[in-house]
Amino acid sequence: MVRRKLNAPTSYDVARHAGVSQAVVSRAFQAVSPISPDTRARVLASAAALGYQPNAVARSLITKRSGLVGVLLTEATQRDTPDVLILLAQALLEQGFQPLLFPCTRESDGSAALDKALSFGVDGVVSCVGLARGDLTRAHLRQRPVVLFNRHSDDPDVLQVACDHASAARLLASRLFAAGHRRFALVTGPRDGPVSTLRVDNFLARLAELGVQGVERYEGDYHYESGHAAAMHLLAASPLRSLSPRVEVVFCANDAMALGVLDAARFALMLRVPSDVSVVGFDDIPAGRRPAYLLTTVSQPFEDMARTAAMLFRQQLDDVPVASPRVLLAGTLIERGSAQLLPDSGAR
Amino acid sequence: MVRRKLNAPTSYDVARHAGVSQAVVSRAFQAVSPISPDTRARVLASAAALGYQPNAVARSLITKRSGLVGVLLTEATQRDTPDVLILLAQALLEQGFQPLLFPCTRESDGSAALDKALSFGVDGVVSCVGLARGDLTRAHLRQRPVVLFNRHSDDPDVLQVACDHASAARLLASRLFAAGHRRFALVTGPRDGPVSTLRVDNFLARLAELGVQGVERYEGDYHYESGHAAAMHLLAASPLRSLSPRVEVVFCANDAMALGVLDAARFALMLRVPSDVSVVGFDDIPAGRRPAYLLTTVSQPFEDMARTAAMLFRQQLDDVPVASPRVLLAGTLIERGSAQLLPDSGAR
DNA sequence: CAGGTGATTGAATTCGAATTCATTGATGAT
DNA sequence: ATCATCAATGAATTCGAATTCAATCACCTG
Repeated sequence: MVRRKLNAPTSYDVARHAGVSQAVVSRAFQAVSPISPDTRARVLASAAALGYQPNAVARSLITKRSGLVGVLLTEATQRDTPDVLILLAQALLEQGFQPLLFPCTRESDGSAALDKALSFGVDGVVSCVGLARGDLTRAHLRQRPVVLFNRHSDDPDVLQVACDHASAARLLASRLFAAGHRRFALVTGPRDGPVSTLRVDNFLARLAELGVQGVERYEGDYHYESGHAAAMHLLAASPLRSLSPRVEVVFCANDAMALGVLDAARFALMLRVPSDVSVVGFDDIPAGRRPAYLLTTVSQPFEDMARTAAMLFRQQLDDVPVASPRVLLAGTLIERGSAQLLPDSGAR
Repeated sequence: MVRRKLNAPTSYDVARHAGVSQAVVSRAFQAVSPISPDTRARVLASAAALGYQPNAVARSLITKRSGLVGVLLTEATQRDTPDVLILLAQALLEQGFQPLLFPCTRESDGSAALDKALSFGVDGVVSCVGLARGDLTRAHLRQRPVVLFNRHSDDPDVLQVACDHASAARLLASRLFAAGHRRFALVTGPRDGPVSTLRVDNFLARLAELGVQGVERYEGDYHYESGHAAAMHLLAASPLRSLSPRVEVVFCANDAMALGVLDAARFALMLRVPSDVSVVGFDDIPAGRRPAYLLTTVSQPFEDMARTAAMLFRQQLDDVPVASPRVLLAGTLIERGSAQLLPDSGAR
């Protein structure tokens, strides 16, 4: 038996089968539309019999809505915070959007990815990579909302959802200072990393307010290995280094590096944590929760952030006025065993 | 100044600007097409001037090719092996496809997700969730290739790429046996988990061949906590248990549970690893690589698998005959410190 | 220089569903 | 019974790019 129709059935096929016009078939699939209940029932029955589903491509050509949302992200996002993508995807799905992925190799690929997304007819974009002002206006001209996720823009028209890295970093600094620590070291992300900068600069700023100077920095790359290397550099008892008092706290711009620092401290340098040195990270990755690490860190409220991003997107697309285009959600300080902390008594 | 044109420029706009017909604009954007070099240059210049990009939606309506590939996956995939998605996405991208995400809550949602994907006009699907035979034929009737990723189907027409879990599990069993171990315990995934079954059954089968009987099983859920619980159950020195010789090896269906077992053994039960008990996992998650764990495990060749999947997909879509529809790629046994192993001398 | 060849071009059609607009039929008011 | 009103329907058009097919033109060949 030869299967003749390789193509999916169209609305015309259903129309013929149900004895109505194509227009009626189209109407049967809309929530509100001028069609009698029993005609609709008959059409839907025919559709089911033929295995018909409206062709989303044809539909979006005329409605200018595809139900697609471009999700721009870098490998780094996916590697360091793998939860983000799946939570974003689910949140978008709940709002009725299908996430179309645009992996970017570098942070600077965002612009090209945005254009590509636009050409695919996305209804808008949620971006975990930074975008230039020009990109944003380009999207807005076509009425395509953009939501920046953990990325900042000074354009007041752009929706932004982010973890309040700044406050969390400041709090961490305060609490560590309150515990009596005075010798701090930093392991940063790559220069110009937008998130690393927020965390590091605010940590430093708060320390400066508290009168702490001379904080050593080591530039890492967000990977475990660079944390390990950083610790060997910052904590090793080199002859030169032994003149100055030893570092008491290592603040890392993310957890992966913090684990590297922890392991180097314990296994290579034979230091005890936290009695010899306190280590704190940022992100709350699963490994840090294990008894083997018990890393003190800051957890980003990704689920809230994702849901908020999807909701903002929906509202913007539906022209619902949004309360605030810029939403900062507080991170949670997770106190485990890797650092000596005291409650913050200092102001701000 | 009022911006009048909110819509993206169309091929007609470019045609007018360049003084040619719409057909010529279309041709200018195809690799091979009857058009003179300088006309093409002129058209492309106009396009650039207007910021025109071909509308992928309209294009795919007529060409029946969207450049979209549906990627079906479960939360579990994303949680346990976060690399998979980004590697798949990149591999697809290299083949010129844009990954459209279909997160499934349960393994059984695959069918619905497939239909949704088809209605979005995907060129095909790469599925990390199991699909029923009916689903697959439905896709094939529309000439939409399906590649199963780490999932099995007995349909010989379906492309499949998977890690050779079976062989790896057997090898692990052989090597552990060769080291002199005779008392084994298992921590499995949820009943009927397609991957867990492959790993567990083959591990057991090899042990049975070697004459090992009476292997205790504990059903976990792939999470760290269930590994921890499993260890407390399997390894605790209960009065009842102390009559039988102690378990020497715990084989876990994935790494997350293996880490739970490790931590429970070391921190709760005060056992030494690997001298008191050997622990092996499966997946090679980053945490297992750290000095704090040094988990012996099997690494899946995800990069190869992803690339192979994307290539098979491309070939199938282009009607290039594929060498073999079913590709099994060998996992790599990663020997770290958590298990006593010896080279396998036994056959097979 | 007529007829042929091949390369470019443009007009018209196509894809599939949504939508506009005119039409039909039924219902209600007077 | 007559006209207005409203609900339901269908014919025709639309979205934007690709493609078919016929037309045009330059360039050869004999």
